[in-house]
Amino acid sequence: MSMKIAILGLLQEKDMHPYEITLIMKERMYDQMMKLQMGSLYYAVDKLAQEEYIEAVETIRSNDRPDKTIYRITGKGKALFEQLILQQIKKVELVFHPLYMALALSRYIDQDKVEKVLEERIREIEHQVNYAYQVYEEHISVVPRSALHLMYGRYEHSLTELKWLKRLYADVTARKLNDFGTPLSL
Amino acid sequence: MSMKIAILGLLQEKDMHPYEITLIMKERMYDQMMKLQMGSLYYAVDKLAQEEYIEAVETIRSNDRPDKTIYRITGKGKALFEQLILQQIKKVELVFHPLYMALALSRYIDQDKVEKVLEERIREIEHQVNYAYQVYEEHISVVPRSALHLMYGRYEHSLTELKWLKRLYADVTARKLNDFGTPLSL
DNA sequence: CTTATTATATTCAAATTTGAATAGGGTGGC
DNA sequence: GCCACCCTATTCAAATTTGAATATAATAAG
Repeated sequence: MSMKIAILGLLQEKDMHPYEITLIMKERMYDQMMKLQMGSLYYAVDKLAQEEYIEAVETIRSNDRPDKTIYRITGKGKALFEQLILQQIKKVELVFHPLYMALALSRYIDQDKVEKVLEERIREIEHQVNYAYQVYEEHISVVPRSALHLMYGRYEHSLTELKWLKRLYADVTARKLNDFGTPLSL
Repeated sequence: MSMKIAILGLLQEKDMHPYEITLIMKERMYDQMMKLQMGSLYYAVDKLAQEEYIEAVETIRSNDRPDKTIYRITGKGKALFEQLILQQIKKVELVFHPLYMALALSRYIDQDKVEKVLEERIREIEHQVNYAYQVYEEHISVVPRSALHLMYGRYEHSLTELKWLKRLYADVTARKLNDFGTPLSL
């Protein structure tokens, strides 16, 4: 879904070939917010082309590079784009990473080991938090506000996660994960 | 991955058939933290059985119900479980929902429409935030702390999202998503 | 009393994602 | 000057996920 939205969005700026789309997505750090896999991108492009949301404009042949097929968005494609965006905003999805599941079930295994990897993980997230904030600051005068929101959101979410992990870590070291009846210390 | 972790975790409590696993997952609200699809569950069970991380204990036949195959975790399976948990804690994945991508690209479409669906969405998330807090409070004396952390984490994450959406909404109403050069008002 | 929904348990085809293979040219380091 | 890795651009098989179909009984709703 995000893949289709990204493709249709970028093709509204200019006609492109799939590989070029990936380059721009990386440039704008879309790859930080969604899974960008070449296979899926080409699949989505084919799908969109089949149903005429986009169409091939020309194919550039070259003897030392693979052919490039340049696509353009159609009127039908623009309509789909709007529909997908609105639909995506409406739809309430529960997004929770696998990490949360893993930690919920970690009480079945050796707590010393959990403690150790959790420490490493916390250190990593601390870096992520700092990095995300830095990215935000550095882009203030460089990108439109829509992109700024994205960057600041990234920062806030990692901060939330960090706080959560630290609280959990305190309970792991105290071997309290299996305790009952007391509220968390917040 | 989460699917496998959940299966191996639950089979450590007792031998079960796949359908029973889904019931327990719902009871414990694991289905709020991961995607629980029957097809994927059965696929994962088959996969684990093929590689001998779990094994069939018995098959209960009945003439008015489909056969049930009850599985048990093996020693190899317990080792895998520990490994998967630790691996999952270590692995840093960027998890960002499609909503963020959609909103980042929403500047290409009619802002009146975006404004409208965004309002609805904000109202929904407000409910989610309240609900999540309530779930946390009501479970304080009912579940182990590992589960409490999960519930409080859910609350904090939705709160973070709500704040983010409200900030974005302010920019949408002010038609500022395409502006450059000024930091967000935080 | 009849119709609709929910619970039981699993299977399957179709859609999608993943991860690697391809293959030649450029670039940086030692 | 050579080796290793990165860039360009796409394709493909294999793994996985999705969503619906199956079939019957029990419960609920009207």
